Formats: sequence, C-alpha cells, structure tokens
Amino acid sequence: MPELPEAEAARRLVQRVLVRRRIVAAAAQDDPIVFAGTSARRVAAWLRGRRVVAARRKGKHNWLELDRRPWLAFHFGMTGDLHVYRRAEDRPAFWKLELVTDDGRRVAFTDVRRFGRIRLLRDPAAEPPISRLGFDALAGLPGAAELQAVLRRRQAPLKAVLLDQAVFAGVGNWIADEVLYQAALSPRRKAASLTLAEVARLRRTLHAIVRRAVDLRGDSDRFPATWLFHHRWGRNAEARTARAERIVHETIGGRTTAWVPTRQR
DNA sequence: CTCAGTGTTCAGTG
DNA sequence: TCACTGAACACTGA
Repeated sequence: MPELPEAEAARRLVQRVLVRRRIVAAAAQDDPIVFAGTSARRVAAWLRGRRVVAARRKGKHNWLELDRRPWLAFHFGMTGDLHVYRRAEDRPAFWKLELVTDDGRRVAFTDVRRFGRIRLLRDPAAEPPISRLGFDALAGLPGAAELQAVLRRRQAPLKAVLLDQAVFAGVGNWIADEVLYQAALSPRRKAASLTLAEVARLRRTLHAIVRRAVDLRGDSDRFPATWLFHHRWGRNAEARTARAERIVHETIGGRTTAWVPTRQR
C-alpha cells in the first residue's frame, strides 16, 4: 500500500519499534532484484549488532540511520509492507528481511511483487534515488510562486507532472487523481498553463489531502466520504462520485486516471 | 486466458 | 541535453 501516507506510517512504526534499539539478529531471503546493488547476505551480516539511531523519510522512500555507515534504505514499490511481531513462527509470507531487536521484537519487510528495494547507502539523502526527489508532498512544498516557476517549464499533462517524483515526491496514482478532483483541475491540462491562482489551489489541496491521509495513518476506510478515492476503483462506466457526478477512466500520463469532466477544467 | 494494478526505470523519439 | 512517451519489470487476482 505504498504512497506517501503509507511510507510515513512505516516511518512512525520504525520510530516506535526500532529507534534506540540494537539489532541482535537479522535474516534475509536471497533476492537479487529487491536487494539492489547489494545482497541479502551482505545486508543481514551488516545489520547484526547495529544500533538504530533515527527513522527518516522523503517521498515514498524510508531509511534508517545506524550507528555506523552504510545505512539501510528501503522503498515499498507496489506491494511492499512492514510487519511487527514477537514470535519467530509469525514471520509473514513473502518476507525479504527480518530484524530482531534487543527487546525481542521482530520487524519484517515483505514484498509479493518484488518492485520494492532494500539498499545499503553511505548517505541515503545525498545519493540516488533519494537525491533525485523533488519537494516532499507532506513537509516540503514550496510557495505557489516557486511551484508555478517549476510547472511553467513542463508541457506534459498535469497528471504526469503530479506523478513525477522529481517534482512532487510522495504523490502516487490515487493521490494525483484525488488532488485534481478536489482542486477541479483537468488531468489533461498542460502543467505550464496553470495560473498562479490555480497553482495555489493545487498546492493547498495536495497538502490537505496528504496531511489528512497521514493523520489517518493511511487507513483509507476512514478517508472522508466526499473523496473520489471511494469511487474510483475498477474501470466501470457506472462509477459516480458521492455527489452523483459521472467518473470516467482514461489512460493519462501512462496511468489509469479517474476523473470527472463535468467538474474538472 | 487476458488484463489491470496505490511504482520506477530505461530506451526511443523529437 | 532535455522533456516526453510507452514499454518493461514481477506477480496476483478479477
């Protein structure tokens, strides 16, 4: 479940369970795709004995500061997740990495589809992929004027630019659609065409949606009933918003986009 | 059997 | 070089 709200929920979980703890054991499942640029063996060996100093996040990326470098960085891809438990026999299916703390907790990274990544990096914030990220959608959005200056250079559809992690770090497919719906902007608009007032509306709406979703710990069942989120799934022609507006599904910016042409201009 | 999917990267094109 | 588009990646479930 990985957009910014889930990544932030994971950061808080790690903050609570791992920070200030020592890792007394680590196991990793061999997987050359998920363990990018390293290996399961090397990661497990490195983590054993380390103390966790801090839990950081930017966009959809998380990393752990350790008492020695390199540090541990991870990304959830499409299906990555974290699990916390106490008993070894509760180790979840599709686990890639499991840490055991000095107070007996176990934390596992799982990933069914293997688009997630686990890396060892000397300085995660200063190295790709994290160094390539743009404004964090929760904590780093600039003012409307600066944002407009960035968007002015982009001829792509607004939907595609919202998904560009080098501009809006942490925005994924449903957040992009939700923002465009609530800000009443068409996903097809060229990003460069937005007026300052429209950029201000986009910015304010994005921030409000991300903050609300983070406050709800990414628990989508509790998202406000007025959100497009509850009605956008499945490309069915009958789909309507809570206000009974017709929802259409089209591929824009290379992704399925749910939007309401009668409302979004 | 086919297709879509809460993500990212890379090759090809202009 | 840059911006943009579409395919590819791996796997599950409808």
